[in-house]
Amino acid sequence: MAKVEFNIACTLCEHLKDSLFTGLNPEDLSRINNHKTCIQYKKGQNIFYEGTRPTGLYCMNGGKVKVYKNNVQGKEFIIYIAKPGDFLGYRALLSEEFYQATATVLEDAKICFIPKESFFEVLQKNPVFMKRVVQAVCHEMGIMEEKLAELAHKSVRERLAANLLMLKETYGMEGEGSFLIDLALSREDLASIVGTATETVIRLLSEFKSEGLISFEGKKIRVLEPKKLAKQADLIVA
Amino acid sequence: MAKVEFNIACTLCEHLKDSLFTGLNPEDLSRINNHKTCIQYKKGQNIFYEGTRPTGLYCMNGGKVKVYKNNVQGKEFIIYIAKPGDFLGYRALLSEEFYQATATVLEDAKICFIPKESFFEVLQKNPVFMKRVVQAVCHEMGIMEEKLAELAHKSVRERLAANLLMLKETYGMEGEGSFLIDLALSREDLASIVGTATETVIRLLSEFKSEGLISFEGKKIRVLEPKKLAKQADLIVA
DNA sequence: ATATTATTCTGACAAAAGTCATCTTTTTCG
DNA sequence: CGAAAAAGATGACTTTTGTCAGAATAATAT
Repeated sequence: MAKVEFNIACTLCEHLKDSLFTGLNPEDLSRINNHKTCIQYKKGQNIFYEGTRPTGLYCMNGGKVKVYKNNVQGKEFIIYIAKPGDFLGYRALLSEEFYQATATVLEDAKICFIPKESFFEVLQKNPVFMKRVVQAVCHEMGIMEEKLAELAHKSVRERLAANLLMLKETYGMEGEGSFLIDLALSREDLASIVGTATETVIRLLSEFKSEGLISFEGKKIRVLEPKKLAKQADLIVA
Repeated sequence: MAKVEFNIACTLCEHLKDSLFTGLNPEDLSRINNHKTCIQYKKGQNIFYEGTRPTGLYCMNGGKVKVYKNNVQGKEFIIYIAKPGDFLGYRALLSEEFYQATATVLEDAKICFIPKESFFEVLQKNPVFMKRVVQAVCHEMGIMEEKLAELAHKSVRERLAANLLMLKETYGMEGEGSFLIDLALSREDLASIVGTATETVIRLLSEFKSEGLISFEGKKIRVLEPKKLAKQADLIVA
């Protein structure tokens, strides 16, 4: 598959305000802008692979990407779903290690690649930016700690409910008092987010549906009762 | 319980070489040193609590501390066990959030407290130090990602084996071709590390013991067959 | 449009792990 | 030291969840 390039100035990027580059001074932003390469990816294409060495940073301009690990039995665990404005692959870049995860396009994406050197240059010249990056990384880490504890002690039902609510927070589009999760996720992907088997997700989703908590809209899920779903996520109904 | 202070110059700290402060220039190190407060804690005492605001950084000079989250049902999940040389509570400090976990002393500890201001001053003045901190945080994050995937798809038996090996790497003392895990962990704590019930840990440990993989030495565990344990953990044996 | 493939769904069953109860052994502390 | 509390151990039982097999539906490609 040939790589399709596109170009958009960072200053004109509609997702600049959502990204860590926001507030960067014009000089630094133009340094990033002048060295970046922007590529359009189709669903199913890979951005980077576990075990390879990062050579730069990816910045999402459009689409959705899943970042996941594969275990020995080939089972996927999705660590993160990136949306426009998000950085991709910064963890391994900053720790100077190999990628520990693979990134694959879920919905056709536009992604800009910023070479390591340019990114590090701005990072080192600009303490305010550096601080913002550190803050973001540490925030992410807090989310991971939360997920760890959740995975350790919550049932699959609770985790599914919690994850649907998280997806609603990030990808939810409000309408008629409910929220459509604007993400074309397969049941398999959802299982890889929750950390369970596909069949279990299917069964629980239809339970939630028959309980009136969610509904299906094509491949997407609509959250009808966030509060009731939250109750499912927090409590063990004994 | 009265707080017992102690004092030791950072330059003379035997764990300096293991800590992120290693290689710091004398000026910066003395800034840290001049503002720190060092306290001795007894087993069971708390260093900080989930939900409170960090006011500085803790640097371990002796002992062992568990960092954990409590869930709704009161079940603990241990995120990290800190040893001399480790920083404690830097995540929340750097992300400027509340603590998301509680820190409790496992083995009598000596811990130095560095006020937020002093730490941030050195961090901002010293880009090399900043880079080292970022690198460490991102490395930690990689470990968490690993743990997440493990928790999601491995059995309790595999996770227990993997965690025993990890503890062996960090706290193992070699002798007679085997490794004593130098950590007085209760079965309950071990269960909180693995993310399972205490009874399950007890049963699996005695299985491992009868299979000749480990032995008990007082409250401590000796790893007799790391390679066989690695096979149990479904890890690639190097 | 139709064949092919992938995804979703359902049922039956087995295995893993949690819970509860009880007992024994250690540890702690007055 | 000895009583009380905590930790460790074991058995019986239940619940949850994973696995396998097969059918129905949807998506994709030729």
